Amino acid sequence: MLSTSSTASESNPKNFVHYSFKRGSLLETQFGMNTPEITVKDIASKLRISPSTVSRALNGHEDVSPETKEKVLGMARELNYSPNIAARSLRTHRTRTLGLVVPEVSKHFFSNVLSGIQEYASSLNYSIVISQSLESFSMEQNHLQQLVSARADGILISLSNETSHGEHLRKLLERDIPIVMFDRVLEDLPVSKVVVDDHKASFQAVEYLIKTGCKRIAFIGGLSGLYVSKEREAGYRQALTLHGLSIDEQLIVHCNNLNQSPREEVSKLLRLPNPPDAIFCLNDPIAIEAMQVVKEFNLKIPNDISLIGFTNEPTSYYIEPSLTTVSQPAYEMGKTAVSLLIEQLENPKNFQPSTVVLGTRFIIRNSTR
Amino acid sequence: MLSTSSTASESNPKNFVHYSFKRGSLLETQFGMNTPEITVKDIASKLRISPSTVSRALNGHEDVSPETKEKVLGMARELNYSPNIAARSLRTHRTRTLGLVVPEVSKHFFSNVLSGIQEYASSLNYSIVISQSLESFSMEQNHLQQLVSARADGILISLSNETSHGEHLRKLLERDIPIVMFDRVLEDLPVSKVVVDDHKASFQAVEYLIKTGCKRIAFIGGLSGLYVSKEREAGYRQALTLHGLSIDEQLIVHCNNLNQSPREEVSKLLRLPNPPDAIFCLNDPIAIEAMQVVKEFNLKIPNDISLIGFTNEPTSYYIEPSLTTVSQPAYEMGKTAVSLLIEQLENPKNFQPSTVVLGTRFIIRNSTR
DNA sequence: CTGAAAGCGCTAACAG
DNA sequence: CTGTTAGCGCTTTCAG
Repeated sequence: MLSTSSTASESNPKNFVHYSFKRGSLLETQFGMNTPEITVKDIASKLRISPSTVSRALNGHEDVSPETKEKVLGMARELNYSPNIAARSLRTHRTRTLGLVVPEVSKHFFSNVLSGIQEYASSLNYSIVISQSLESFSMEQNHLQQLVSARADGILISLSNETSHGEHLRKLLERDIPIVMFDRVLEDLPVSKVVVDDHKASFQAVEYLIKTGCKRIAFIGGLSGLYVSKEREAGYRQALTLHGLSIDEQLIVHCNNLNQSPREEVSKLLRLPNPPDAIFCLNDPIAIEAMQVVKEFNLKIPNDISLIGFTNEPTSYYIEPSLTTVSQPAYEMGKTAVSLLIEQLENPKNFQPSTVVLGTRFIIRNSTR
Repeated sequence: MLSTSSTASESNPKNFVHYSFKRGSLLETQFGMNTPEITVKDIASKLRISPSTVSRALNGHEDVSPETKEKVLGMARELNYSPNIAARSLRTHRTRTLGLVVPEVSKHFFSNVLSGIQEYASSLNYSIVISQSLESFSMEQNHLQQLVSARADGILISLSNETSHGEHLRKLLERDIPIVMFDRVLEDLPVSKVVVDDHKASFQAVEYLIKTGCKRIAFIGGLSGLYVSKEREAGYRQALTLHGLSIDEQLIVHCNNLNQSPREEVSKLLRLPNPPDAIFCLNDPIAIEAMQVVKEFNLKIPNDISLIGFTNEPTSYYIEPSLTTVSQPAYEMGKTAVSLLIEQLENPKNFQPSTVVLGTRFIIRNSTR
C-alpha cells in the first residue's frame, strides 16, 4: 500500500538512522544553535536608537520622523526581520487569527466557502485556523475550546448536523469572542449571520415541480434541529399548501446523519404503495444518491420521477441526467461572513448583529420535466 | 444580489446605528471592561501555591504530587481556564501551528488533502493555518513569509503551477523551519516529500490505451516546470516507446495555467489532419473539459477517441461516459505529509529527509475502449 | 520626535 | 516535590 524510499540515502528512514543530511543549519539545530531571530532590539542597536522608536516606525505611527522611519524600514528589510506575532499578541491581546469551524472541508460547498474566507482574510492580513466538526457536536465543542485557547480574535462557524442548541457558543459570547455563523445557523443567537433564503428558494423549487405536473412530491431533509433543514421543509410545505396539494407525512423523511446514507430512505419511498413522482432533496449529495437508487429501481428520470437538489455542486452539472438544483453562492458567503466578522472586530463600538441574506439561483436541468 | 436585513432591529446595520444589542458583555466591551482572562497566577493564588507548580501540574510534569495536581486541574476546570498560547510560544519558541500552502482549497483533491492534514494534526493538538497561492508564485512567496512571521513550527506545501524553483523554500530551510512537500514537489530540495508514483501510474494508463488498440495517443500536461507534469509526461513517453509507437510532438501539449482552459488545446488536437484516437490528461478537470470539447466535435467516446484523467474526482464517476482515471489517495497524502512533519518537529535529532510514495489505483470506466 | 521602563502570561533553571 | 526569579519580544505609557 505504502512504499517508502529515501532520497538522501539508501537506508530506510523508518529506522531513524542517525546520519545527518548535509544541510548547513541542521548541524546547528542538533546543537541548539539556531539562527537567532531578529528582534526590534537588534534593529534598534544597529541603528543606535531605542526599541520603542523601532516599534513605532514599524507600525506606522505618526510621531516618528521620516528619516528614522526610512532607516528602520531599510534595516528591517536588510536583516530580514519579521515580527514575533506571539510577543505582539501577548501585549495587544489580539492575534489577527480567525477560527473557522465547518462540518467537513472536503465537501465542495464548504471548501468554496473556505476559499472565500481565506482570500478575503489574507487580503486584510488575518490568518485562518481551520477545524472540522465532522458533524459531531462534541468535536465542535472541543475545537471551539481549542480556538479560544489559541486566542482567536473571532470565530466563523457553520454548525454540525448534531448541533441543536447554542450553549457552547453562548459561552464564547460571554467571553466577548465575536462569532459569525453562516449557512447552518441558529436563529436565537445574537450574532451576525450569512444565509440564503432557504425558505423562498425551496418554495420556488417545489412550485416548479408542481407546475410541471408533479402531484406526489417527497422531501428528504436532514436532522430536524438544523435551521436549513427546517427552512427548506417549510418552503416545501408552503408550496404544497398554496397549490392545494395535501401534505402526506409519509413523503417527508429525514436522514439523521450525513454519514448514514439516504439510500434506505429513498428505497422506502419508492416502495410505498403510492410512491412519489418527485423528490426534493436537502442537498445535491443526497439528490445524487437518490438518483442512483431511482435508476436501480428502473424508473426513468424525469418521466417517472423528478429530482431536485440544493447547492449546485459540479457533479450535478455533469451527472446523467443533469440535476435541477438551487445554486448557493458559497464563495461569496465565505467572503461576506469574514467581512462581517472583521468589521465587528475593528469596530466593536457600533456593532449590532445583522443577518445578510444572499441570493440563490434556481437552475433547471434535465432531472425535472 | 445581496439583501441585508437586521435581526436585532429594523434599522439598517450598514448605517452603524449606535444602539447596542442587549448582551451583558457587550456593554462591558464598550467600556473596556472585558471579562478578565484567567491565568496560572489566578489558579496559584486561589490554591495558595506558586505559579510554577500550577504550570507543571497543567503540563503533566512528573515532579508534582498527585494531590496538588488534582487540585490544580480541578481549579482550572472550575475557573474555565485556558492557557494563553501566545505567552507559551513566546517562552517555548514553539507555536504548535503548522502552515499549509496549497494552490486552491476549493479543488477537490486539495480539500481532501486538507481534510487528512487537519484531522491528524488536531488529534495531536496542532493547529493548521491555511493559505492559497492561487497558482501564483508571488502569492506563494508572500504567504510563506506570513507563515514565518506567525512562527509556524513547520510548513506543508504543494507548489503553485508557476513555481519552477525552490529558492523561497531554501530561505525557510536556512531559518530551520521544517518543510514537507506533497504532490507538487521539487526534486532537489532536502525535505521530506509525499508523492504518488506518477511515472508508473501514467505508464500504466497509457499502456492500457495501447492495449485497447489506440495508436495516436495525445498528452495534455501542465506547466513544464512542474514535477508531476514532467513525471506523467515521462511515463507517457516511455509507454509509447516501449510499445514501439513513435512519439509525435504535435500530440504533446501543455496548458500553461489552470485558469487558461485546455479547451483550445483540445480543439487544436482534434483539428489536426491526423487527429489522436486517445488523450491522456494531466488531471480530471482537464479530462472533463476535454470530454465536453470532444462531444462538441460529435465524436463518440470511447469509439472514436478514448479519454483518461488523473486524480479520481467525484465527477469523473458520475459524468457520461464515466471517466477512466488514476485514483490518488488525497486524504492519506495529507495525513502522511503532516505525520512526517510532526515527526521531524518532535524528533529533530534523527531527522533525515525521506520521500514516501503512496500507491495509486487505475480505475477503468467507460471513457476507454 | 525619542528613550526608559514596565509588563503581557508563561515556563524553566536553580535552589531549596 | 515546590517556590523564586528571570525573561521570551513586543508595545505602551510616561517623561523628556
